[in-house]
Amino acid sequence: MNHFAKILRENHMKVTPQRIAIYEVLSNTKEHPSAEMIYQKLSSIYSTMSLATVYKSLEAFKKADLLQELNVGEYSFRYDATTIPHPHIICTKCHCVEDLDDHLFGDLMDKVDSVTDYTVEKLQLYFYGICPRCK
Amino acid sequence: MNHFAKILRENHMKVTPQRIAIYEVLSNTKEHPSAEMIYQKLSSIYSTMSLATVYKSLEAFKKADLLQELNVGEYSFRYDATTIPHPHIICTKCHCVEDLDDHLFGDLMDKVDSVTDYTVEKLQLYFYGICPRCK
DNA sequence: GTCTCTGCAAAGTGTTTGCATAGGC
DNA sequence: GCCTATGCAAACACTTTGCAGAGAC
Repeated sequence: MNHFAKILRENHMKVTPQRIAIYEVLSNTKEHPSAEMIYQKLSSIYSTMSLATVYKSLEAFKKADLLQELNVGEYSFRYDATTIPHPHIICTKCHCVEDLDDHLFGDLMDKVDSVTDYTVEKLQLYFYGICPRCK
Repeated sequence: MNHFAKILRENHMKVTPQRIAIYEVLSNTKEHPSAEMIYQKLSSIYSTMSLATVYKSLEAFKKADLLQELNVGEYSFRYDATTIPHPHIICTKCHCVEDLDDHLFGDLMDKVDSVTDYTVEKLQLYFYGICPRCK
């Protein structure tokens, strides 16, 4: 993707095949993969891909604001190529992570900003339940 | 606390000095400590206290619904003796974690429940910003 | 006396780091 | 050619597990 390469270059970061592959996996899935999941997908195609490179690339992308990191309550982080904050719902049985429509929650950040003495920068909303497939 | 001992016994769990001490630390603080922080506080008083015991006790308390586990985006978990879901705000500079009043967000769970095919069980709301002390 | 809990050490899991080589620009 | 990225291995941080002895009931 051109946009992706452009942002990397603007941040003085090199456009490598590994980074392109990692970003492509992330932006072509809705499953909010962990670093390990991305690595598993790529290592079958890309036999020399290393897990350290996945971590280093994800870290670089985070700094360049190309992804957001999610803490859904597992031991590991998950990643989302959509950088706009939006709520997620997590199945407590199969541990799948899905996006929720944002419009229900519109002004929560402003609300919190006006009620506290914090300068609110971002938010994370996580809902937990049983997904339709696990019922 | 009597309530605490009663719940442990109802779950066929033994009431030990270590568990009492851990629960007391947790219920007398607002700082939402990690296992390590609890251990640090107790090891100065209780020279034989082990970190494994802290972890095992927290796990037991979680099962007995005596605490909730928070994943604020750090590598480690934090714990809260208040088991009713309520929003938290985290300072991105000093990493302190504070409670937010719940009434602003009243019916979010019902909203999500009616919009999705999930059976929604719980939620976690995390806000991030700069706290008044760090400004 | 039974059965769970403690505390130590070792293992496990997810992530980060150091460094020599490869490769983008 | 310069300078960052890769990939390996080793280190690291947090958490879990196994097991023998201690302690709650």
